[in-house]
Amino acid sequence: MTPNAVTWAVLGLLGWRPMSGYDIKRAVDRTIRHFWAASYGQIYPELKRLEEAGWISGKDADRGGRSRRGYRITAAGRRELEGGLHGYETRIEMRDESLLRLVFADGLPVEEALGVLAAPREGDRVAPAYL
Amino acid sequence: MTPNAVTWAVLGLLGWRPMSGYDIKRAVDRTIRHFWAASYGQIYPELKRLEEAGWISGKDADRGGRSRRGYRITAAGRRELEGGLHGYETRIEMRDESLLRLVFADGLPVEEALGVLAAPREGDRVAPAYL
DNA sequence: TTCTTCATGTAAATAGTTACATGATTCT
DNA sequence: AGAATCATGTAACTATTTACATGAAGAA
Repeated sequence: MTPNAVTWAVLGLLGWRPMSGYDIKRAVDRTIRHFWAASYGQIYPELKRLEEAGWISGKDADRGGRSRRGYRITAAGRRELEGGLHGYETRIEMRDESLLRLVFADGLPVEEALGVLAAPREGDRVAPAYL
Repeated sequence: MTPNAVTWAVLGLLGWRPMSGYDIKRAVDRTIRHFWAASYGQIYPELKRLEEAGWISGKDADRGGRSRRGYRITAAGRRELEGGLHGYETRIEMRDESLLRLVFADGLPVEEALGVLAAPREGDRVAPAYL
C-alpha cells in the first residue's frame, strides 16, 4: 500500500471518529477543504485501499434498505498515520483564477479592467453547497 | 479551440511581450507561479494549440544550431484574451500538505506534534530552483 | 574540459473533477 | 406527493507533474 495525499486526509479524519464515506466527504468540506479538498472519486476508492491494507476496518450498518458502511481506524492504521505525519513536503500550491485574470487585466482599458475586478464579487454571492 | 486554464496564462504572458516556451516557463515561475503554476508539459502543447488557432504566431529564430522558437500574440489572440478575462470563476484552491499534517498532529503526544511543526521549517531552507 | 544554462518536446504516470446511476429515507 | 437528503460507487474526462531524450552555447 503506497500512501498518497488522500491517504492522510481520510486516515486522519477517521482518527477523529468512525465515519462513512459520505460523512468523510462532508467532514472534508467543512474542515480541511480550505487547504486540502477531496472528492467522492478520491474518497471511496481510497477507503477500499485502506481497508485492504488493514489500516481501517469497515462494517455494513443494517439500517433497513438504506446502505451505509461505517469505517474506523485500526491500531495498525493509527501507527501508520502517526508515522506518516512526519513526512517532508513544504510546498504550498494555490490556484486562484480571479488573480490570474486580474494580473492580465492590467493591460485593458480602465473601464474593462474594472469590469474584470467586479465580476468575481458578483460570483461571491453564490455560496458553495457545503456551507 | 476550447480555451482552458493554461490558455489564459500563456496568452496573457505573450500579451506582455513575445517569448519562447522556455521564456514563458521562467516568466510563470517568477510571476503568476504563486497563484497559477504551469509546467513544460502544459506550456509546449498549449503553444501548439494556440498557434493552430491563430491566436499566436511562432517563428524559428536562426541562432546557429541552437533551436529557439519565438511566439507573439496576434490581433485575434488579443481580442480573445480580452474577452476571456471577463469569465467567472471565483473559487480559490489551496493545497498545503504541511497544514494537513499539522491539523492531524493535534492528536499526537506533545513532543511528536512539535516534531511535525518543526519538520517543514527545515525543508524551507531548500529554496526552489527558480528563485 | 566540464558544468551550467538555453532550449524543445513528449510519454507515462499521477491527481483530481464531473457527472451519472441507483435507491431509500426524511421532511414539508 | 414531491423535494431534499442520505448513501454508495464508478467511468470518463480533464489537469498536472515527472522524468527523460536531445543537443548547442557559454562560463569556469
